[in-house]
Amino acid sequence: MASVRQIAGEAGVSITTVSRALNNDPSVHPKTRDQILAIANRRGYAPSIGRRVTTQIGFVYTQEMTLAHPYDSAVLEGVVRGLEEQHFDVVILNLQRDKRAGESYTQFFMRKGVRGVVIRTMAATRDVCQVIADEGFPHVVVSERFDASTKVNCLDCNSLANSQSAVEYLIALGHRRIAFAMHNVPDRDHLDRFEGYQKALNLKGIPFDPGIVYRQPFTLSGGATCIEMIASQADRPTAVYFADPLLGVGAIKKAHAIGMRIPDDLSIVGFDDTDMRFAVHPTMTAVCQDARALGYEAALWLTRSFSGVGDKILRKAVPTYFEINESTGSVSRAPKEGVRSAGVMSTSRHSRQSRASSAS
Amino acid sequence: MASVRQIAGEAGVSITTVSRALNNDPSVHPKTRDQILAIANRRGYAPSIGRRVTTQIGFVYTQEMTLAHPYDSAVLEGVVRGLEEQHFDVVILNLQRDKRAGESYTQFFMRKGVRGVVIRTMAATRDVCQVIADEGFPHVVVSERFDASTKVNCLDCNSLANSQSAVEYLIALGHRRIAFAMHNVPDRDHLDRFEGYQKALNLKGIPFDPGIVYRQPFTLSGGATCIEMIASQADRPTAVYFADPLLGVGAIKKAHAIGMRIPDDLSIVGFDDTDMRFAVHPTMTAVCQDARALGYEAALWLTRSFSGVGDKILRKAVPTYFEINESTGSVSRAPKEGVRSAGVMSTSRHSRQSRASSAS
DNA sequence: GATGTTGCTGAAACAGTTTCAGGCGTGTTT
DNA sequence: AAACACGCCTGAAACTGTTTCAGCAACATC
Repeated sequence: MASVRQIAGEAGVSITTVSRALNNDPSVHPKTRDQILAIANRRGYAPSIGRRVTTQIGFVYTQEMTLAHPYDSAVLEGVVRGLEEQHFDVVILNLQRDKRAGESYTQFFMRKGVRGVVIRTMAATRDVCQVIADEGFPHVVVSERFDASTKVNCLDCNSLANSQSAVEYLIALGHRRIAFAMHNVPDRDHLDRFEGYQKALNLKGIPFDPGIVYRQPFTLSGGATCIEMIASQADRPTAVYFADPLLGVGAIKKAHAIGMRIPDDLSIVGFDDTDMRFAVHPTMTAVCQDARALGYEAALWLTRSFSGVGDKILRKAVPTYFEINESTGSVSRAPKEGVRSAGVMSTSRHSRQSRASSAS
Repeated sequence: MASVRQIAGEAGVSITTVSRALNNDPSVHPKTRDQILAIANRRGYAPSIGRRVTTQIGFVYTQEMTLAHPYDSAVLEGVVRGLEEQHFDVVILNLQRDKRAGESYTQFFMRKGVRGVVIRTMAATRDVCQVIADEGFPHVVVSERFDASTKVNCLDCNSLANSQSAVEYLIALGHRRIAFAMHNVPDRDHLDRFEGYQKALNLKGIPFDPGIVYRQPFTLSGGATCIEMIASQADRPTAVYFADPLLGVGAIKKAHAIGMRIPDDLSIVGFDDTDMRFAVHPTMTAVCQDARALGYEAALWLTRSFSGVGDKILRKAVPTYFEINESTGSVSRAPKEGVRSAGVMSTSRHSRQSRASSAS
């Protein structure tokens, strides 16, 4: 564990200058600063109080805090669980708000006193992860993927294969007009699902129609809007794949409200990070991913990397699985006009519950 | 801002002893330790690194981490938001796991380097809050209430009045047999709702029947179990008040599954901390409380208390409100046998959406 | 040329923690 | 009874990192 004195010795400056460089004091020369930071990262510097070493890990989010979304709270809980086993504490950091202008990420994290970070990012802030990795600060990215050429540590949660399976399943049930709904700011994970969707269509020779790809904010009302758009469409889809949990749940609710029967009038495949699929009726058929396990894994790898155990770069695939529940069924042969006129008249005929799990 | 040296001077010991006392080194004499801790709390000691003062606040939970429950994640998000405005960071602390044996709470928090704590507790760990308050460490308790005789700072989120209104509303709709469902480990907030329920019955001269008070874990399946119990009951209730969001949501889902119509066969009043009531169909009539605002308020009071502004003791009432949505309706005059035999045959007649908001 | 300004740096004084040694009382051994 | 051993408690000193203050060097200004 390098100290400011060791770094100072190696850099040929005083400990004062090292401390200043780590804390982004503007008075230190840029060249000196970069040299010191490089040494600090190379030697794995961790600030300590007296002789006590800090045991904090940052949970970093880059844009708006969205603990309102089940994904984030589940990831955070996993991180907390994984770290408390190793006697680390979690501190929540907001890059947008707290990071000073001109401050490097390493400087920011060291000023906050964290030894490593778990990063929850979005497509728009992808490059931030890249910079952090280049600086050499200990990190794991959840929720984005990076190719092998970079030094970014990430848990690769690819739902492409299962998304493809899900859409193929819909096709096997007789659906031909299958819609897709996703976030309006496409993140990597949503894009995976989109690609899986397109791939399945392609494979089965079903033409891709951009007119039934809906882009909405990932909220309940976003899902409701999708249903409204579907209901008002001339050549109405018989099935939808929602790439986000809240979209799916909001859609099912709206379908109830306007008397559209699930799955008789519309089959719905959703995506689930937690257990939202069980909160609605009918229980949602969904491509599933355990966000809690994701956070847990990320935390564990990070602590292990401190002790030098394991690989240098993390690029592990986290399995998703496709779970068949009650919101999907064979395409109905009944006239579709029934939906709008007679209200809810069907008996509640739901496909039996089964489960198809495949680790990608 | 007291330093270890000042405390050492006042206590007549060395700074070494002060540091040890604050960190619960077993070698320091209990009498000396208590004296030092008392001085530290009285003088508002905050550890600092070098000359930098720490700016961390603990989000403390006492039993199992339950970010899975929307209440907790909403409170946490509020705390984070409130603190980032004041440039404080949030660190997540688990008393059960991290606190060493024989360590006082003040010692624990100082060892962790936090200047204050927001505590999420349960009925079983109520006394912990009491002890922390007696020790004099800066704190705010959310989710429990303490009477005026104690020094505990808490945000008093009393839903009794609105719970009573809710049940009176059910009675006004013609319901006479009204059930109640709550957590099996009664927390203060659940008890408030229970008392409101009883009060309303009492006021309207409806006998209280312990046979229709259900105690379940606050999960989706807990709510489902309630519905099963209701469905199998001889003298079936026509309305229920669920004291927890997940119970209500789970109940509505189960009702759909067994063909019980909401609100035609059963009126449901739920409780909502966030926006779960909008995730289900029909939108749940509920007593509502803004958990995010709760966390936000707690955080703000804590930071203000550091600068000496405001009252010494926090005992503020956070308003709840009763929101009438679609899961409640007049008591049905149709024969109740219809539920089990004919499946879903009714048109979707839901009470119009209206909103009655009253700040308690 | 004298003076002031700016950029950068380091000694020293500050913050808290831990190691090491020692005092003191008590119990045990010789 | 004297000598020794041990546990309890304490403080000086050595360690960690940060901040204040002073100083140097280079450059600009009058």
